[in-house]
Amino acid sequence: MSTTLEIPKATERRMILLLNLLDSYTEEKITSVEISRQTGWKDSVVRHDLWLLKKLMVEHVETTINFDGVSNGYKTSVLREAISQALGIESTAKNCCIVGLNRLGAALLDEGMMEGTGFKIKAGFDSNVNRVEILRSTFPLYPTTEMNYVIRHENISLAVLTVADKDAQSMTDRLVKAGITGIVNMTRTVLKVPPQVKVENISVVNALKIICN
Amino acid sequence: MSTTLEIPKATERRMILLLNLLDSYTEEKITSVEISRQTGWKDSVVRHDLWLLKKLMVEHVETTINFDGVSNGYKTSVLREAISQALGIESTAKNCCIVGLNRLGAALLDEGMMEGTGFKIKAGFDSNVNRVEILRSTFPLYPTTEMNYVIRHENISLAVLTVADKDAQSMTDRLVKAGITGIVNMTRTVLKVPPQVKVENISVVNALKIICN
DNA sequence: TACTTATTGTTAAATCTTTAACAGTATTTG
DNA sequence: CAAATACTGTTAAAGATTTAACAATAAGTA
Repeated sequence: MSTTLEIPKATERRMILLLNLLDSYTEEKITSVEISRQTGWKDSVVRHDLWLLKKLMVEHVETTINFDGVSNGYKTSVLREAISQALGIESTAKNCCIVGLNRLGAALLDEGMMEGTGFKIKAGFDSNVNRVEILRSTFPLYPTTEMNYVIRHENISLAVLTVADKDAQSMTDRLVKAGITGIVNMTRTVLKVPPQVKVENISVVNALKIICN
Repeated sequence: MSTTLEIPKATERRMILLLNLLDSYTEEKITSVEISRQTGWKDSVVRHDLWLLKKLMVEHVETTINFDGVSNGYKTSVLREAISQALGIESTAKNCCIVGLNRLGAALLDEGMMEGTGFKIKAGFDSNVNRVEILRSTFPLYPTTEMNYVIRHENISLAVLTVADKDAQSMTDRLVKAGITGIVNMTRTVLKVPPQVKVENISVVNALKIICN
């Protein structure tokens, strides 16, 4: 019933970061002021976010997730559980691929980077067949000619794009055609995608431009 | 006189992306509708952003930067110039460093990645002295023990943080002490910094979490 | 127990951002 | 040259996000 409550984008982003913070937080309880101290967010923002989250829980989820009540701070375990559920993270592992195996892309190949994150890298692609054959990786690498086939057969829904800027849009078009639903764009290029495909831009140079003044 | 016009954050981010778009745009003129097509932003947003930019130019900059006037579209060269000026990019090269030379950090070492971006990488740091000695790079690498000294002497103001999550906060503290003013954070950790230091988070895993639903 | 303190839950106001609408002006077309 | 078209510049409304304020309640303290 009632207007289906949506978690606002801004809140969602903070919750993802908060989850990371909680992962390395050993106390049993944490207050909004402490979260504020550790993140720089206003404490009122924290409480407001968590209030939204709580409303969502009550509305949607069977499991009664009780926060700890007034004047007690929030129970970290409950918070963790609630955020994961609300954001649909870590329930079922989502399959990803890396497109572009230059040095940056190749850096994502190992490192156990995805360890315990709810994501699984199932494939790497590069148009340079040589690279595909030489590089070592814990998951299979393919030439881009096989992208469409592999993405569909491995049930891959997300891609990390690390190709050269000049190839960014054409590779994106192929990813979209293959049915990808989200792209993490590490290039500086603005990607043109249909509205159902989500893009998150994380280029180092763009980030530097944002913080440089 | 007049309220010093600030470019809003949201507009600033779009302008940075627009600058990238323009860099690979060969036509002499471009319309707000065309920009909209290529980026997915509403055309009214584009015009509003550019209107803000124009106001800023009039207020602050001596150089009279004339956009092209009603019904003509915007002149790409003028737009490029105006955005760069407004955002303070590419005027004087800003010095950066990379902290953490694991595979991800090392990937940033070469590639001419910073070519023509207005940023210059002057140093790389790692607490593992071995790595510092073995890795090849076009700029010098140092053990983290020398961070404070090098950052001050090389006049480095920005850092790209690619250390392991467990070391993220301690390295940040050292960067802040050394006088860094901005950090591009590639770890999943939420960094605690004083208000004058800017942080931009670009972790791959966090980005995946944002787009995965 | 009564008082003080800590802390959340909630609301409403303030601020920031996006969007639609359209007047006005070049440019093109008939 | 008049009419139609293609655009920007500008404003105001709508929508989203942040912030402040404070009532209510639990816990600690004298």
